[in-house]
Amino acid sequence: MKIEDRISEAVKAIVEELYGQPVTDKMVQLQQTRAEFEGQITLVVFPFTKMSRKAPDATAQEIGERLMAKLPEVISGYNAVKGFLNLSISSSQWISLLQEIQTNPKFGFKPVTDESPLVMIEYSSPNTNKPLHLGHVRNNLLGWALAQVMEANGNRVVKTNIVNDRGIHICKSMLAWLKWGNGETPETSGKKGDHLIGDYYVAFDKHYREEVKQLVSQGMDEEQAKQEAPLIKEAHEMLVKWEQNDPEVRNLWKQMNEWVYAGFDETYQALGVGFDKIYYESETYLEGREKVEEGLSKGLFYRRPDGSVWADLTGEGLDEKLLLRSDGTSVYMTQDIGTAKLRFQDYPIDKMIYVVGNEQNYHFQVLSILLDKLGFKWGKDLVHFSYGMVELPNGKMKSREGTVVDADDLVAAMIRDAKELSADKVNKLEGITEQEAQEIARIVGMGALKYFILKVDARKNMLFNPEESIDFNGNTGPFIQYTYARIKSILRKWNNEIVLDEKAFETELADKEISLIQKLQGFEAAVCQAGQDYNPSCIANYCYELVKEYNQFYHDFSVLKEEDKTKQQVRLMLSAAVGQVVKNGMGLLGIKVPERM
RNA sequence: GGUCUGGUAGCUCAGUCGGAUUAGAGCAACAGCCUUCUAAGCUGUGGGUCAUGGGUUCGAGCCCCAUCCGGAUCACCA
Repeated sequence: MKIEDRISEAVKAIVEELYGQPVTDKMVQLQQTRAEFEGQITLVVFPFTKMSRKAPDATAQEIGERLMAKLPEVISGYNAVKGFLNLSISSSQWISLLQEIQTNPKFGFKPVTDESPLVMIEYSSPNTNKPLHLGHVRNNLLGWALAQVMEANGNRVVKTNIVNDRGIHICKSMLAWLKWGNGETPETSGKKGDHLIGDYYVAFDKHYREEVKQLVSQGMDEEQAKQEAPLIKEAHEMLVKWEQNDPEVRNLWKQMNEWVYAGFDETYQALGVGFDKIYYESETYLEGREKVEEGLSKGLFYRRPDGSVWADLTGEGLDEKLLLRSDGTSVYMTQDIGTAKLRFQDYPIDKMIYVVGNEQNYHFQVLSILLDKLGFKWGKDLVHFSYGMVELPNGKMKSREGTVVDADDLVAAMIRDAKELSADKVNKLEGITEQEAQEIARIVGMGALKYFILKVDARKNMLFNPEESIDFNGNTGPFIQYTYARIKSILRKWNNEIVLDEKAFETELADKEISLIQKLQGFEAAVCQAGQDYNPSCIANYCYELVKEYNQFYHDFSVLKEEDKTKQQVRLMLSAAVGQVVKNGMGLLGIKVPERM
């Protein structure tokens, strides 16, 4: 049982006994004691002063006295300052805690069993007409990290992806490829499949705008020109053919999508993310239509004279929402309903989490209500993990203005920078093969990118400066990785000399060491909070704080001398424990830690 | 305009359930520290009206109300 839990329990009993009033968990507030006071754990007694009808100081004294009598093996002393009761904890308690952290490789994680709640997490959700960009990178990293965090909190997790593989945007790429492609393939062009298709999407847009411009110069209204341009008409015709299962169009569509998927897979692999189940919109969009018709027959929705189907959400304080167009085709919302139906058939989902940008907050508010109305038990409390936009120094990313940061380019640049940086420190990497050096550069470069994105609160918009933002110094992934590599280096040298001598330990445990042990213990709380708030960033910040604190007395380490043996033992054990926790924490973020760098 | 969301150092960001005379990191600037298990590190200096004004209480960056400023959204687009 944890030290804090034992104290908390004892405090409850004591206060109830002293003042004869019930005490809730919330009233027992324990925190780490400030450095300037004696003790390690502090009880805030203000919540009890009302029932004690005494001054905060006196109340604290009273509780401290009883607490010490009740838990003599845990508490070795106490002092009261104003409304704060500072408790000194016996060294033996800290030592057993340290041992537990060090020997338990799953420290901080809750076990997952067959009875654990089933959580499905949807993330990534790319369109198949262009390669992934920085915004997708944030989505993918958050989605993956969130999946790890949920699992660490004792949930069964299914990671899923809904691929938007149909629609007018795909037809645009297909058409452009037919017109100007000359049969180009990823093999003949040497381009990644997703980039190849993306280039044709851009080509379409370019020609299309020229056409519109020409029509406008001939005196046509711009809105009309956008609809009348021959290219867009042709693309629409293609979409109709696709829906009619025209074999030629379908074959081309399949071929191009395969190229794109191969490209995506490369990017996903580089980012270190993956999925347990992938859904394709081409397979789900018809399901949604059925579900809407079903809702219509139950009177949940209504049909307008023009044939379109709507949901009236004015009762929920929202607007009316279109579900089927007047021509009977699906909209975005319909497809999400269809996907939900298939997912529910495939898995007994207890909780559904959608990792989607905050621009779609309204969409998910509506989706939640609709799914609930349609009888999905997890619909009402589905979670929209809503993350902020990534902004660039000169504004937002706009594909038309060419201010998009491409995911593959970014990854390559990060790895290259890491490689260059480590080349400057070539003396450290003696005896390392070129292959190993490349692997380290990959781990460090990706660590920098991942940490930079994940340390920011997911809900907030964040600024990304490609030239300056990603640093390898300061509060960064590489800083944490570097500390881990150093710990490993120490352990490689001294590991076989770790022995346990509890008596000797007690004499060497100073406030600094105890503070670090408490910090280590805080990992459990950080994991728990990350799961509750759906917020991986608190784990990143926890790792940084831990490493920062560790580094401060890493520098006191000196070569092992005979008379310092005990001191070294304590520090070796601390180092091992810090390394273990850092590895676990970074693992939750999808960041690898290198044995050396 | 309605709804949602954010505003903390020059810049990028932390800040746990509301807790302790002094609100923290990093970057940028300046001054130190490598004969030693990794200096991608450590130490120090300067830098703040926590957007503004009220309120709640033993106590507010955090909770409530109002105002100002930014962002998102309110499509027979996805």
